[in-house]
Amino acid sequence: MAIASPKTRRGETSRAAILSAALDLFQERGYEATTMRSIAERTRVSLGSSYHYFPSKEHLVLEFYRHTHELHAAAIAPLLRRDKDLAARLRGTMRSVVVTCEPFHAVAGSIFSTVANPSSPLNPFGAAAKPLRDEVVALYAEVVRGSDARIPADIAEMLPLTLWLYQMGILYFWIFDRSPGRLRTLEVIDETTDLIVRLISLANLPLLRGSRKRVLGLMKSIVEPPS
Amino acid sequence: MAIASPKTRRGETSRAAILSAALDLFQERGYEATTMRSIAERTRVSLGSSYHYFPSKEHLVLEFYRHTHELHAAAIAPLLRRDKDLAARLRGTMRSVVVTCEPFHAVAGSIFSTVANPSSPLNPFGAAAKPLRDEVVALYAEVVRGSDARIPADIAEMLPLTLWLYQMGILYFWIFDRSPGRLRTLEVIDETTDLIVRLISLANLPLLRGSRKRVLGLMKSIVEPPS
DNA sequence: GTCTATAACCGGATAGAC
DNA sequence: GTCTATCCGGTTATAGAC
Repeated sequence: MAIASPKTRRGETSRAAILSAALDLFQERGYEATTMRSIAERTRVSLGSSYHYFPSKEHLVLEFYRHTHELHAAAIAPLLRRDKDLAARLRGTMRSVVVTCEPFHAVAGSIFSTVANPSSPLNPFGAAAKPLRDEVVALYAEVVRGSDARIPADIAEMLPLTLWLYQMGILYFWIFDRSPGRLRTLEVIDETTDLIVRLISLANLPLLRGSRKRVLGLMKSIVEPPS
Repeated sequence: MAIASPKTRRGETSRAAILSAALDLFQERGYEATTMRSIAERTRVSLGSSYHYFPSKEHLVLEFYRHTHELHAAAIAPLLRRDKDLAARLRGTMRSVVVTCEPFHAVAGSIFSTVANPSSPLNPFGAAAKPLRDEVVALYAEVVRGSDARIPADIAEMLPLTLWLYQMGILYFWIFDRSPGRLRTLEVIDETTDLIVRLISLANLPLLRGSRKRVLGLMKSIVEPPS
């Protein structure tokens, strides 16, 4: 099920070569147009050998996903050190997501749908994706934690996971975005990050207390299944 | 691109037979396990003939979609005539969605992901799905319109589309739901429909006016692209 | 012009020898 | 760990039947 880790030096090399060829080809031709045969050919390895390292084409996508996550984390590190304003941190982080992913815009659609399949081992909500999911959620935890915003504990608890989900929503919007420079997505990001920060500050209103408790309770029950 | 409509009596019959076999097999074996060859075989038609009526396996899914929508619309008709309370109408409608779709729970996952692909002709946000999407949105417009709730015009305008989106969210949750009798989904429906109605009534608070205007403006700009 | 059928093609995946 | 040969299923080309 999981991706095999090579046991020998030679295996290490082959695995890296296959992965690198795959990432290149995904960008050059898109996901569907990249055949396992073409990946093997460029790596100068047989088709069967590719399957020794990656049990399916989908598993190459998971690595692809990790690749962009690492680019993203590196890109926003300076911002997270520098800026303490929550709205600015959130806006900068989200803008950086779409900038980082821009080279893969054409591929993103098919990858998204591949990954959306609940029976896919790569489904973001599933077990196989947990390590990476945890990393991304941790990144959003850092976005929140490093800010000077005073956030009620019950909200702070659910916020990172919520922002991870929000990021997926933005990415789905971005996939459809045909505007020049992906300007519409950037506008939506500016507007929604502002609204999120505003909503957090409003959540302390006495009139909203009840709904807030219910929303957070619901989220918690979803994240931690009673079973 | 679009599904060919048969020109002759005989074609009519073949098309209906293929569709019916496909719907049966999807339920019996799931989407992936149902091969185009098995559909053709059960219909006692050649593989090539199936492709005369349905340009791809995905196009059979669109019909599947329409089928469940019609079941759903019929199921909630009495409720919509009888009950005027918005929360009750919404709750009843959503509960009925998952009840109607229950026989297809096992298939739903792969269908969802097929359809989530932005480059799929069947993507719910795309052009090919527009007729069906409009029907579903109209159904939610009726849920709202037939209620005795007094809803500000700007909210009422965006509400049907929002509820359609909300329905998709609930269905995605339902796909993952392994609880007996799909009880957790029903709980989430009860809780969220209540919250939605509450949120609508809160939206008139002076303190929320600003955010409400911004949220609705954002939604509108997304639905009606400036291009 | 409308339907049906047969025979391929293509690409993801697997079996099993070395 | 690497290979070749093969399977399997969605899709297409194309020729004939009504």
